[in-house]
Amino acid sequence: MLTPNEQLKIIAKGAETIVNQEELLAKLQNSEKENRPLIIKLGLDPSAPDIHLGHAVVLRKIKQMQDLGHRAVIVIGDFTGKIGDPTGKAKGRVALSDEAVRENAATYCEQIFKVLDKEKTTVRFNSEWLSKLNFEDVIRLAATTTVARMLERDDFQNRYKNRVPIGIHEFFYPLMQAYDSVELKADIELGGTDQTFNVLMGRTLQKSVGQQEQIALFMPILVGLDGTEKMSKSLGNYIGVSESAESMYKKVMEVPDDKIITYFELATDEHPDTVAEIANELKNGKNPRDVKFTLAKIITGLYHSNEDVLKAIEYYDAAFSKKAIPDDIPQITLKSEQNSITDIIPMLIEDGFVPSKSEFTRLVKQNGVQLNGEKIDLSKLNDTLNNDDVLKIGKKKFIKFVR
RNA sequence: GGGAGAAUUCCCGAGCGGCCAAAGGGGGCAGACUGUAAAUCUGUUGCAUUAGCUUCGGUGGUCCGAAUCCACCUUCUCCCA
Repeated sequence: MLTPNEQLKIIAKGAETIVNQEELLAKLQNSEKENRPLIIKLGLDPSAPDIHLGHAVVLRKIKQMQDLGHRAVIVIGDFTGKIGDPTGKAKGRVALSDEAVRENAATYCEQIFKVLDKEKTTVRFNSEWLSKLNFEDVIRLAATTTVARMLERDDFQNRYKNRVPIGIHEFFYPLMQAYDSVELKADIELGGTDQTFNVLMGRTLQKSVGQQEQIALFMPILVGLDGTEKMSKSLGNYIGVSESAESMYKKVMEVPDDKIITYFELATDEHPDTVAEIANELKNGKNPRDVKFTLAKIITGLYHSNEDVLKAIEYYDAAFSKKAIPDDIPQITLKSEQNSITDIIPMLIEDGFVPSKSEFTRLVKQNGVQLNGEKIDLSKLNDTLNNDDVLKIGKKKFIKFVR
């Protein structure tokens, strides 16, 4: 087992903030002395069913700590989720039934354990204890803080200033999350920087009931493939942990050059010293593309077998580096009355290759459609299609025709 | 409880009753370029493309004609108590 100082180094890798380092070191020393693993808490909202590398940042960090011998407790926020957060666009979110929550949680866990060590993880639902509180308990809970303190939170402050409504119940979110920490006697709570307020509230509450305060460990928000916005499903700039090796590898290659090291820090388990070395090589003029090849291989390897990674690399080389036509493209069997491209347009629309006929025409006009590697114009649309003809629509869509 | 305002195409956001399928920006898509990208430049971005057709919260109405005017409804927001 590593010394507390060595552990600290690994835990601190990529972390945005730790509140605070000395306390953490003390906890690690205690843990070693008493031979007692630390309890690492992570709260998850059951409404986001698809886990991507952005979510995985905290999960990876927990995994790293599990490898150091500590224990993770995942809190599924079923109670919190049932109330429904009015922020954002999803208005009037339907309260999930108990069954739906369990179901979601199951698929959730499946994905979580692509990263975490199952043996060293406990999954809990916070309704277990939150649903038992009565109104008096709730008032007491509320009495531990003030409106002014609530409004310190950036999110609330901005909304208040901009006159965006804040529901009273939203004030309870941090409190409920804090209560989870008390219930679990958490030693460390992980979270993205957006969780700063909530996690710190856990410290406050633990202190007020005489518990040792948890360490707050904040991981930066992983920037998405566009290099500016945070990784999120709705922005489409994400890499899902359940994606195929091919897709994952390709997407990692789309990471902007100046975010390569960030990804090494947040999306891999590489040792801090290794990352520093790579950063140094980049600085000394190593081709970022080659570094990214390494990155893509490592990240893909975290979620897929060696064999699949090798296949993905081959696929990538063929399809993108050499711009060849990939060999596993969808095939469409032509019916006898379908002779030309014009004839199959309705089918292309139906199968989602192109949203409308207008769009298709537009693409042709813009030289975005190729038949067997040659650009076609509107006059070619009525030419006869042959067996094995390959149509390329836009950059990414290929279709092979079979008679 | 009382009063005021808002709702526009994927998003934000313009829009004297005719010249509005609707400015501008963002995003998307395509082309050029490239080290995969990014950045940049160009084009494009309701459907059909000859006319034409369906859009501007909903339902009715005024008018030769409505995103633009009127009525009611729905939803959202703000202010006062």
